[in-house]
Order: sequence, then C-alpha cells, then structure tokens
Amino acid sequence: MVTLSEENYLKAIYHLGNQGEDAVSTNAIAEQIDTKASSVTDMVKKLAEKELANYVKYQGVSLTKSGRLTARSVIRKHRLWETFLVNKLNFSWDEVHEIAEQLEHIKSEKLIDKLDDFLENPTHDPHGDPIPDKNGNYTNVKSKSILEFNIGNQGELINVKDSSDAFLKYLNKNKLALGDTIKVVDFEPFDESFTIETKSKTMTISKDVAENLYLSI
Amino acid sequence: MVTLSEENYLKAIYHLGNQGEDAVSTNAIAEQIDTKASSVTDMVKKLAEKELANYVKYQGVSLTKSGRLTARSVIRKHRLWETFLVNKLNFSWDEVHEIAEQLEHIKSEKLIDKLDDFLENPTHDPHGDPIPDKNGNYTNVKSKSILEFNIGNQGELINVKDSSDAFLKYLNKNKLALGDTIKVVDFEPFDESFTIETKSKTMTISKDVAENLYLSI
DNA sequence: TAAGTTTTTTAGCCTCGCCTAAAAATATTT
DNA sequence: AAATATTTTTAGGCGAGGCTAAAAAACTTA
Repeated sequence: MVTLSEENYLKAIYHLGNQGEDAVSTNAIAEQIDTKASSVTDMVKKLAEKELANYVKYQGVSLTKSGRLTARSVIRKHRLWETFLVNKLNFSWDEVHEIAEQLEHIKSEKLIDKLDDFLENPTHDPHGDPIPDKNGNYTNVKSKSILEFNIGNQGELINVKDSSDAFLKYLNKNKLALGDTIKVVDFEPFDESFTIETKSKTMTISKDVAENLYLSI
Repeated sequence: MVTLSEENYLKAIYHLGNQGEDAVSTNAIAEQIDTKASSVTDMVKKLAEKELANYVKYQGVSLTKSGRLTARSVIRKHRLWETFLVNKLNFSWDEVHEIAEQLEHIKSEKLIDKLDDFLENPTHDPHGDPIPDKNGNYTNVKSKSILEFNIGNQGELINVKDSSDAFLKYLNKNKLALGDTIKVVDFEPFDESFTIETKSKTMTISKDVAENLYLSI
C-alpha cells in the first residue's frame, strides 16, 4: 500500500528529476511539496525501503521502475480528473489543479478506467500535458518553447508549462488557447519579448510568457 | 476544519441516532465504523470540543445543529457521487459504495455544486435515498417496508434499506429495481414470507428481503 | 588547503487516530 | 440489595508524518 503522502513524494521526485531518472536533492523536494528537509529525509528512507526510490545519503533520490510507474499512475489520475472537471463540469482550467490534487488519490482501478472511457480516452489534459495510459505509456508530441523559435516560424500551442492561476488567467484574458496556431513575427533583443500572430490578432508577449508557451515543431 | 475521520464519526452518529437527534452509545458507533470503543470515546470528546456533538460521559452522543449540518453535507456528497458513478460511469449500484466513501471527503463546495448541476440536481441516489440540497434540506417521500403492507396493497419501490453487495446483487438477479410497482398478493404466516407481483412477474420473497424493500404509501 | 557556508542528516519531540489493558460506572440477575 | 455482567472511560503506548535544533557532510571561496 502506497499512502497519500508517499504518492505526493513520488510525484514530486518524478517531476523534479526528469521522470525520476535523475537524482533530486532533499531541499528541492522539500520546496516542491512545502515541507522541511528533515521530513523529506525521513520519507525518502521509507520510499527506499519499499523499493520505490533509490537513495544514497547526501546524494539525492531517484525513482525505481516501480516508483516511476506508481508516479505515472498518480499523474494519470490527476490529468484525467482535470479533464473531467474542465470538459464535463465546466470548470475553467485555472481552477482545477487543487481539486485534482485531492481526486488523484482516490483508490479504484475500475473507477479510473471507467472515467477514462467516459472522457473518451483523452491523450492530453486541459493544459496540454500527456495522459499516461493504464500501463504508464504516453505519446509525447514534440514541442519547444517560443523562446527557441525564430522569426517566421510557427506552430500549434500544445502545452503551457506554468500552471499557476495567474498565468492561466493571463492566457484566458488574452484569448490564447491550446490548439491555437501561433506564428512568431518579431523578436526584441532588448527585453527578449516576442511579437506573435494568431488567427485573430497580433500581440507582444514578454520573455516570461514566451518561455511558458510550447509550440509543436 | 473537520478531518476525514471526524466526518466518518459524524455520519455514523447521524445514521445511528435518528439524524443525530437521539443519544447513540459508544459501542454502537464502534461497531458501525469498525473501531474500538476506547477510540470512539476519544473522538467523541474532540467532536464535543468542536461543538459538533453533545456528549455526556456514560450517556452517549448526539449531534449539535452544526454537527448535523456537517453530516448532511457529507451524505449529500456521498449520494451525489454514487449517482455520478451509476448514471454517468455505468457502475452497477452494488459496487459504488466503497468508492463513494472515498469521494465524499473531497473538499470543494464548487465541485459538489457543479456535480449536482451536471447530474441535473437529482433528489434521490441510486438506492432511493434522498439527496440533501446545499442547505441540508431534503424531501422525504413517505414509505414503509413491505413487512407492514397488507395483502392487496401496492406501492412503488422507492428505497432499499440494506446496501450490501449481496442484497443488491439479489435484486439485480431478480430484476427488482427502484421505481417498480409492487403489489402484495399473499403472506405466509409460517415464515413471514410475502408473495409479490410486479408488471413482469409474481415471486415469493423471504422476510429478510421484505423488510429491506420500502414502498411508497 | 583551510575556513566558512550550505545542505543533509540525526535526535528528540508533537499531534492524530488508533490500540490494549485495567479501572470505573452502569445494567442486569438472582 | 448484592452479586454479576456489560459498557464505558482512563491510562499508557504505537506508527505516520510532520517539526526544531544540533551535528555531520559536502560544497565554496579566500
């Protein structure tokens, strides 16, 4: 049995360390899940005992195969629930994260399979993140941040990295949505801002915004 | 903040004690939630401190107004989630209880309001139990157990008291469903069995079954 | 490389929700 | 009413998952 708290640690290690491949520092985990480094040390030992994580004192943590699969299963649930909240209950995508943080811990294989079917087996959640299937596999659409685009290039907005309320509200306000085709028409070296063009308008975005928008390549 | 465990105790007291009106014994609660009497004593003190319950040593527990409302809100969530599972995810009604036990503790007013709307504001769950509205009010359709019916009387099956897997499977097997019109056509004093008639058939049910079927009056 | 800084771990403590065993109160029999 | 049985409470303990403060290890930097 993996506890709720353990699931949260696995998720954190997964996200911080390149799907749990790379060693992640105690402090990084502590910051991510808003706890103290000493608590992380305790928990990480427990995860290692359960063979969910690899842990060497003073050298950080990574996930074992089993830990990675468990993390992906939690992420699968999180993203399916987010999709449910947005597509079926009409939440806006900037208010679903906290609720999904709770729902992702509900234990029932059958529930999540049926939810998946009910949502017609979505491959991506409302933020454009891929939803792992029941075996933990997912297809990753190749994309890169607008920061790496040159003038004249274009792509489809398929993912937003920052999922803070503030950022998602900004996108809503500026009518930028997943699926939009975006063309880079200018770049200002002074502040690293970009001018982009969509079907409906031309606008300038700051570097902070650009680095969070991922376009298909 | 009411914890998950506290919510479970409130629910138990509510169900055991006529909506929490009557004093409920420590032992009864312990049995209901599968714990020890000493644990119940501990928790009940905490509920009393939070003014969710009235507790006098050696004399049982009842709910305060606030405790009753909290209990109803948990019950509302439970029944809405059960309705979701059956109506939207195609679960059969005998497999939803455990999952709803988990979902009922998800904390978000907005979620439950939106779920309510999505389900088109149902007044009863799949077992025929009334779903309280957001203020904790509900309309109770008058009903009584088949045990109390006389030969010749009939009513609509609006509620089943036992919600065990075994009983619900029995109903499915015998094609008895909420909403069916049932007429009592015979009673056998020897074993207190009843013969009942529905649109599609005539069958005999034992006392154990009869006492769990509630018909409108 | 030695000193200072930062990170990580250890040690000890806390609360929650549970437990067992024993004591106290209440109910039931005789 | 006394004896017995049952129920409830108290006392003390345990594991999970946190915390603080201090010690230890690992890194920077002079």
